[in-house]
Amino acid sequence: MYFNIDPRKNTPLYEQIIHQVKEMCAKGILLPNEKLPSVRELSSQMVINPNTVSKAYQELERQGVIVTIRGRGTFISEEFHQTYDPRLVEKLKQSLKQMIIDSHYAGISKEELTEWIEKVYEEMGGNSDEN
Amino acid sequence: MYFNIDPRKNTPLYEQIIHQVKEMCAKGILLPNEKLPSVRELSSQMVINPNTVSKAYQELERQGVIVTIRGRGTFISEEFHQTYDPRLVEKLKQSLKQMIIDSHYAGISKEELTEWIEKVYEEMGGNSDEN
DNA sequence: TCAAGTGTATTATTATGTATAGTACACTTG
DNA sequence: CAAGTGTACTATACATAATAATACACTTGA
Repeated sequence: MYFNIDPRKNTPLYEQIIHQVKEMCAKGILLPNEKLPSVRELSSQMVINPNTVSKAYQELERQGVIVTIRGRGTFISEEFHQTYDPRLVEKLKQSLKQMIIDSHYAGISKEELTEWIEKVYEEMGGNSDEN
Repeated sequence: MYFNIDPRKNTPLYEQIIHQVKEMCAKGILLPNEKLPSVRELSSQMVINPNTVSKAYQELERQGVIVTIRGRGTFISEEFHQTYDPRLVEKLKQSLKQMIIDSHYAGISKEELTEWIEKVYEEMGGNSDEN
């Protein structure tokens, strides 16, 4: 279980945890029903506050990525859980648009961007419904 | 000059202004040497603090998108200004990866995502160096 | 010349989100 | 029953965002 968080980044620690868990699930590094480190264990590993880890886990459970069982621990959900939220979709569209524009200003061509996307999907493999 | 900002969004107001200006430039809605609303004018239009607009303009100038002239006003830069910053590129890659994963969890297929991207580039037209 | 309109700088204040600290509770396992 | 789970709660510290109120330097045009 290799988490890599950076307090210097502008993105909050709890969001970094959320992102990494979802990424590892999407890539098949974390498998369904697999146990995650406990709140206290992960917090001491990362040298951050347990409350921060707890906040991340609670949001991950809200999104259906993980399942927590009192007294036992937290586990990756048995099945991949998609959420069709129109507002979320709209947010994603906006983020994508902004990212393309920023890339444009950074001198990144459409072709380069497309390559990046291909690589990400390759890393995710065919894991469309295996977690 | 139609700006559309939303105080309820989690993204800061000054960032929303930055995004919109860059988007309008990329789409050719704002043209080189075109004058932007003054700090006081835009702030009263948006019913926000002049300092917030000023902050956005200063960042836009730092990025080379606009040029400000004391006593005259702020204008869109004469030439399109790309900045090759390796750190920025890395940030964009990370953002893209995260956005793809979030899209995956939102039930958006690779094909849909590709369509979105195509649309954004269509809206930007062939404006690779016309601002 | 001078009033009005530019961007800019400064200081203070408020609100919000993030993270930490410490404690306590309910539950499960061995 | 002890140890390990997640959870809840209050308090505190800190950084950022936004506002408020002034003041300054500059340009333009009447």
